[in-house]
Amino acid sequence: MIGPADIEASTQPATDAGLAFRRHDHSNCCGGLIARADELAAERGLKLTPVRRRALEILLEEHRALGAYEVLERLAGEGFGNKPPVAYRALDFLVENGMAHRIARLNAFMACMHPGDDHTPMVMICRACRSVAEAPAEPVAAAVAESAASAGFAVEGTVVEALGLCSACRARGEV
Amino acid sequence: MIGPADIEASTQPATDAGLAFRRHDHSNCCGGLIARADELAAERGLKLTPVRRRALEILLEEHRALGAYEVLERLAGEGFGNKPPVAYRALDFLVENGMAHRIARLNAFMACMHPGDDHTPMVMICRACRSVAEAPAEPVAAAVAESAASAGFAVEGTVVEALGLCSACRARGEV
DNA sequence: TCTTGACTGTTACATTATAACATATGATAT
DNA sequence: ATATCATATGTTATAATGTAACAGTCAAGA
Repeated sequence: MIGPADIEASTQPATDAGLAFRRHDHSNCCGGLIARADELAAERGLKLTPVRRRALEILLEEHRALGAYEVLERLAGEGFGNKPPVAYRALDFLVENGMAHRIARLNAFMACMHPGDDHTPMVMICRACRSVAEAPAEPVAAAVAESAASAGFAVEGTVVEALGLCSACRARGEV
Repeated sequence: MIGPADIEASTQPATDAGLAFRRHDHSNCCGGLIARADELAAERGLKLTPVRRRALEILLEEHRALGAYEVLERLAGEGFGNKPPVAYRALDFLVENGMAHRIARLNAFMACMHPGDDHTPMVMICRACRSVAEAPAEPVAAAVAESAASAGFAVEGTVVEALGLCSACRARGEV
């Protein structure tokens, strides 16, 4: 379900609008993912309340990793609370339920592009344009599990983040 | 060079002294790693100055992940500066030169147990005892590189952290 | 000797995160 | 209907983590 076009699209920063959304219909992708989140919530008996839903929409609209305080600022501007716990709680809910990811290296959050598929995410962080994209990580997760197993360690979750240059920045001649 | 004993040893929290160092001679392992750091510095023309050296010793003595402010507190207690940049600069130096690792998930630092071997580290973080251990990560790094390559992403560094239960805690019946 | 560059230290501040408690809301049992 | 309870939201206050910018120090080379 995750093809090269998805990856390409999500490696683009939202600010570079001309290029960023050339390869997908953004409002569709957002709507689809919100709909998917609703489904998941229904299936699992979770409450995708207004703040939580709006926080997810904000992440989807930006299509990049946002700090908790950036999300908070927008939520506050829309009539929700303007204190840190408001954002952190909504984001924690989304992360716990696989609708968003926390990028440890950036202390930031991004929407998950395929929620529900139980996946250990791997994210790629471009040092030039700061964009963040998910990549398939099943082989990575397997390798992590195997290495951990030989140390007797039981893996319950992983943080896998690659730092480097995205294809767009390389094409643009970044070094 | 990295055997099960190394991993076992480093999964033990330093506070649990009775068990923690049963399987290795701690002062030897520290001394050896400091000596190795000196070698590396000499080879590469780096300056392992007193603060830097002491910061590394502190990480080695504790044998666990320490926050920058914990390291700072000790440095300050020994006559070095007591302002955050003192610790951050020493730690950054150690990380940049492969003598220590930054644990993104914990915002903490630990000594590298095999500096000089050019490795992409993978660390295992026990949620029960909070101990942190390194594990061999070549297969993981390969999987990350491959996944990234198919998205056209050039990997320059990775963050690979497994969260779960260490062998000691499992043996102790933790759930 | 004198400059230069790297290192150390400081001030001051920015950013990220959480504990604890008050208020509101919705589901459930009576 | 309404009392109750769990969950969610909002606030105050503060903790924890991290950095920019500049001043002083010191050793190595011109």
